[in-house]
Amino acid sequence: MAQPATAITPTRSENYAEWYQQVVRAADLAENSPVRGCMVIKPWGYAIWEGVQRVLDGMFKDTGHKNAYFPLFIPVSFLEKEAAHVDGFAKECAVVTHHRLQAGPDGKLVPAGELEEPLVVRPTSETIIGATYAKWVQSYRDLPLLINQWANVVRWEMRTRLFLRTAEFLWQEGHTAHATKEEAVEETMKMLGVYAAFAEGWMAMPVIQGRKTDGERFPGAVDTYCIEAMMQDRKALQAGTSHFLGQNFAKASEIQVLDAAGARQFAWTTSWGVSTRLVGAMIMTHADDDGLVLPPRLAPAHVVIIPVIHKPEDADAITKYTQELARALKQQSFDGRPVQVELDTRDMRGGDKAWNWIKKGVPVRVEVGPRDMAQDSVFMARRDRAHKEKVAVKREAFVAGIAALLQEIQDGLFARAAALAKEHTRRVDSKEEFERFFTAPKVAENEPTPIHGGFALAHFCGDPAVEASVKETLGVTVRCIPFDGDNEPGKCVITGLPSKKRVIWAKSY
RNA sequence: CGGGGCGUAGCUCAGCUUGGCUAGAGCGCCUGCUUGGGGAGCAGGAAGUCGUCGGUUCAAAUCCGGCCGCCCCGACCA
Repeated sequence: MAQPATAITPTRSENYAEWYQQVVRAADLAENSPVRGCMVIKPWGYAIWEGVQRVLDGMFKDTGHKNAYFPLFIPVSFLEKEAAHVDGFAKECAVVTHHRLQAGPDGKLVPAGELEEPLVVRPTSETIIGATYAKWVQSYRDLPLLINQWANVVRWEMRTRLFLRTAEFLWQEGHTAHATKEEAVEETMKMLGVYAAFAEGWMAMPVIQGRKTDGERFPGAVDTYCIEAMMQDRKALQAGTSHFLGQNFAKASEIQVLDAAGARQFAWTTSWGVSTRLVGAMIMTHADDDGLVLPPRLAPAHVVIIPVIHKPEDADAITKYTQELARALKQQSFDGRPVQVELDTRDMRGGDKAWNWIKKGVPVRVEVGPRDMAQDSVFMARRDRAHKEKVAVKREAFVAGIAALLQEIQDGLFARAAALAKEHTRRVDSKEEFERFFTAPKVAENEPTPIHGGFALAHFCGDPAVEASVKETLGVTVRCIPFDGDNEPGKCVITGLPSKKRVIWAKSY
């Protein structure tokens, strides 16, 4: 049967949203579950998440944090303690009201044993961790408390998309308590920096660090900081957040210590998190019309070896040759770990196998047949280049150069993503230009909206009502007030009122 | 929660308007042969209580009603 020109249909330019779903499916990352809004993360997708966990966990430990675990269930009364927090999360909480099932009249199971106080399935853990911290600290000498937990959380979303927004998702949430405001602010910034380093260094995803506007701030936080990345459809994706919570939660949960002078003081707290959404971010940053493209530092497999065996009499020799190749590659190290090798001996046609791994995004693919073996070489293709572009490489040189090659691919992916972001980030100084920038070309009613827009660097007066109205009319919000960039004052692109600094406007996920 | 659409084989769907043989196709799956540096060809095969409950009828995938579920567009969101 004739195959389409690309492994994924539709392509990014034809229908970006549908393309995304097809990539997730083709790479076998995840699928929808019997439970509405929840996903099943399949082994290949989970392996990517494990890579994220491995690296970040190491970074958290290096910055002095310890892991712990807090309950999935949170008493409703805990959530009520912080007013802004309630407003932010109440409408998307799953609530547990019963603790038992019993047979109903028609044989079906019905809830019984109503709880005196309903429990919510954690949408985030500030309140329950705050209540625990209150017991743990008495003296300023007990601070700082630097804890992280890897967990699942539930936010009852109406519309979901695999990895990007699901009712249940996996994440880590760091929760720290400090004796002084300065220390807590420093922690908030430090962890934002960790996220930025991870996003850029491992995911090969350029990010902008900045502060959220009042309208976009985490419910209950004093300040929310974030890393924002541009996806290939030029929409922004918030890839990580770090919150300076001030004393809001300390007051709500009574996290108090005696200071050196013997006076009672509320602690200063922070929280910070990234989620399985990062997998979606990685897809939308690097994947192409043939499927997933993995940055080597997070790829579950770096190299896949596909033996090409046509005649049975070649089988033994090629099997031995590829096994030996796999062993030699595994002895090489990349990024401080052994090179991860997949030897694909499945009983499948060669073409099917090759496309299988292309769609899964493995950085380097080698085919080894009798001809290669005879020349003591391998036939190599890299995922960041066209799939037809294959070259014969001497085996020894290939093995010796694998780490450098993987690093080159890693760097190339970052450069490509950075170039895209740069190309579609522009200064906008008039309302007309602003509207033009964010208005999609007209298409027929059932057609998907063409890719357009990007990041607009424009002045903003800071009025939340203005931001809300822009969101209403154009679907555009302030993604962040970036740390970088010049500080020349100007006039708000919408109202003309004075503005201290340009902010980043964009459509977002 | 508002507006629209859809539930038929593992997947994508046709059939329904105008009720009637044993409910179909493509892909996938299994077997065999032919192929063989790219997602193959031929032949054969397995696989569906037509979402569910009820109604109309001699007869329901098809008509009517309730329920359940899913998708898309809004509102909300990491």
